[in-house]
Amino acid sequence: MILINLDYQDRTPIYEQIVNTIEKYVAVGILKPKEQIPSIRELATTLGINPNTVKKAYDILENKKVITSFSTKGTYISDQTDEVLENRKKEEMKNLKKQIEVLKGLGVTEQEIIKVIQGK
Amino acid sequence: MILINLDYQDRTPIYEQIVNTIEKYVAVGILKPKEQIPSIRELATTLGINPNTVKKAYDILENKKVITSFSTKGTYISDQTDEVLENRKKEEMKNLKKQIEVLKGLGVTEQEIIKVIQGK
DNA sequence: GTAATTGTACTATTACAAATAGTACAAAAG
DNA sequence: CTTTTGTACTATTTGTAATAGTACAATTAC
Repeated sequence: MILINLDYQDRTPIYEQIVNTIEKYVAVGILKPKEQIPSIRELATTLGINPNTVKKAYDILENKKVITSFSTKGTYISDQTDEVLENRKKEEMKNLKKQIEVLKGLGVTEQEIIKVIQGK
Repeated sequence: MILINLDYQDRTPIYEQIVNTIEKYVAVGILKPKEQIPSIRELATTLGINPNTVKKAYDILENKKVITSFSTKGTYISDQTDEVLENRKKEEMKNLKKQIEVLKGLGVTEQEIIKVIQGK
């Protein structure tokens, strides 16, 4: 059972929230290579949304090579997820750098930023 | 002359991009207290957008006390912008925290993140 | 064999927010 | 008197997300 929390307050589209969640689970290892994930219809029912929305999310994930779908068999996490992980990390590191530039531009010191990272 | 770059690829609404840009300029000091900024119609023309969109942005900025509008006189940066700067920092710190959560979710260690902050 | 489940592929429709278009008014400046 | 300012509406357009509904072929389960 996958746990996906949808936030309807968030501006991020539902299909994208699904993509992000599954990508994250793969990254962390909650979802492992070759593992089966819910069918389009099943996940749609679970989340109380339309199957087409799940389909859209799965299409994107398949395009990113995070998952692979076999007609009549179901949908599975890809064999090889390492590259996916790396690309994702690189993307998010870029975002971090941008955010740090913004903060430094506002006069925030490295010390303060590091405190946040250490959760203090 | 204010320089505002609109990114139509960005999912962020135009009116929000305007809000963010002006807030940032105030925070950094590019726009100073009591300084006049373009009229709604003028900025709309400059940016090639509808005046109503600028009006919406100005309404939000006025609500945040970043600017003050005087009918027939024009629109000005507020007298007191210190609070604005503080609020802005808090917002950006929140964004940083979010981004760090994302990275930790991807299995990135604090060490790696700190390296980025120190520009290594 | 038959029913159910799977991914896939459409079209049509609804819903919502952003953005535009247009008009109008009162007040102040030139 | 004309222009410019902020303000305040309504109506319309546009784009995208999401839903609704139907259909097909292949496979699985019984």
